[in-house]
Amino acid sequence: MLNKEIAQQLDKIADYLEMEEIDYKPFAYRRASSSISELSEDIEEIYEEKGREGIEEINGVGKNIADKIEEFILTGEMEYLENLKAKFPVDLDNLLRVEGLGPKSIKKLFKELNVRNLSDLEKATKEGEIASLSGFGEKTEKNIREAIEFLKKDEGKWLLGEVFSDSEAIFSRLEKLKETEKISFAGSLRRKKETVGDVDILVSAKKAEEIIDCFVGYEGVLKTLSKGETRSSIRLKSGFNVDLRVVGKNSFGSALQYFTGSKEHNIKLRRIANEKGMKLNEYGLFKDGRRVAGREEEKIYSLLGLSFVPPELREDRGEVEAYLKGEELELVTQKDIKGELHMHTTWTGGAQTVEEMAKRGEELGYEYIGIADHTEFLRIENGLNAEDLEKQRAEIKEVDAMMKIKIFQGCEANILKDGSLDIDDEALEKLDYVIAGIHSNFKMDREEMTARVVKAIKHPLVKIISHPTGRLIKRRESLDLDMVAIFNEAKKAGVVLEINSSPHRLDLRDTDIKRCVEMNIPMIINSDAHHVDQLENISFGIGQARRGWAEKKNIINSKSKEELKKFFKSDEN
DNA sequence: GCCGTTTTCGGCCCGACTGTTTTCAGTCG
Repeated sequence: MLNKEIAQQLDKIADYLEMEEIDYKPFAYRRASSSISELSEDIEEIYEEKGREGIEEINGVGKNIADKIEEFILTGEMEYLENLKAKFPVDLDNLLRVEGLGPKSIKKLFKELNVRNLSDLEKATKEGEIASLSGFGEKTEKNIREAIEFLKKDEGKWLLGEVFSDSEAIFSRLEKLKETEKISFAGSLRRKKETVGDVDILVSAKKAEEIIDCFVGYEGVLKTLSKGETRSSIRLKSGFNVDLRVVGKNSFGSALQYFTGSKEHNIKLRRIANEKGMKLNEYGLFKDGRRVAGREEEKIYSLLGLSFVPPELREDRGEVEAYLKGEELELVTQKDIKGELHMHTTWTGGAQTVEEMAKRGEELGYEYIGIADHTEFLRIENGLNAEDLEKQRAEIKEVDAMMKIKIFQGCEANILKDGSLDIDDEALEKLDYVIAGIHSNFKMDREEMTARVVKAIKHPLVKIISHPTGRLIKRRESLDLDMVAIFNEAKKAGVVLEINSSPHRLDLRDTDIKRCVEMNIPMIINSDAHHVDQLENISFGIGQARRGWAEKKNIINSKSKEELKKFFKSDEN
């Protein structure tokens, strides 16, 4: 499957062309890139079956881009891109990750100061060279310095969404082998942490050899870092590492417990084992030198006096103490989710129609979905005004009548700088519900920013606040908000806070969710899908909710559509 | 570079914001 790689290459071409200050071509390359990454078919198969014609049928791909795609399929390279790279030998990928830096600035920094990569850039900020460039100044230099610091903090960490597809592919390859008895993810991926350093997979088998051969033979491998008798590490073309460990079935449970972590959680467990005169390690739980548990994780926990602690809780945030007391949380699961209320369609930034989203919703077994497209302020996303919403309502009504699934109409209104919404109440009153979220002016001081969100919470028509902290993992810090004040106001107003499932957002954060659970503030898990496939991102949000100790009762989209309608009509706020 | 009931050339989603300027370029979504 070369779709992803080809899309990346085309995106890179667009980046370089933007540096060249060429108009419109970058747009064409990006459009082609995006329709290729949204293709469900394998582009190589299209090429094999239909040849060049098949490639040119792809939306946004004409003769020239088709040439480059064909070249890439045949040779693994695009000469055009290689030439562009040679002309501007800069680490564009990483430099573009610096918030506030775009292609034009990068070009200027390269030409004037010979900045080629992040460390050059950092040096230039420290020596004050940037402030003296025309068009740049003190503040820009300071912003760049801070943006680099921010990037560095998360170095080497990967988003769940970034590691997902390769990890699943490797997992299912290994799972199919006849030698594989049991298999599981371990480490931070199993704990559903928002970013992971690498991916850990654990297999139980009598013989490890075939399993390890299969592992290092995965098509996405860039380099085999190590390959031994019971373990192996690989680096993937996508950039992250995967570790595999193979153990006997008598140690599978203890190895899984050990390799799942977290370190802090495990230290506490081992301490408890010691207190009980036992010893816990990756090979088992031992008493008087005899293995008393190891095959099943559950048995280890139960012999230590705890009920089974779900992996998402294992962060030493009080779970050991709670489970020692016999507490057993019924964390929210996929099955509990009856629908969701934040998705976009072709009306604004989405890739699919109302009907297509509804169909996928049905396939996912949902009772209902809610369409929440952007409103007026977001011009780039073609934000809807009152009249557009009327037209959309007619379409939703029509599709709703056709289908089993219930389709609600909401919107995602923008919270403007002063805390007001970007669309009149009159238009909002006609909707089933209103989501409000921040999409602009991310830099305000804490007092102002908090007042801004609080004002939106108090708006009588607002039911849900989307992605409340506004952060983009690894890219943008959270808004400077007094979260306690937000929680208090949300509770008072009966406003629901969103757990946004986009792997880039995962917002609320796990610690915020835990706080909401403690304060009994209702939350909703939404995908914020802009494409039918992204509806399945909800699993990331569920993982996040579980990390925050959320149970079914804390999550409003575990409610039936009737209960939800009541909630829409309630005027607590 | 792509596209097409304004169709084979001329238009391409565009307004707000920031930091730099003194009227605007670059970035963001």
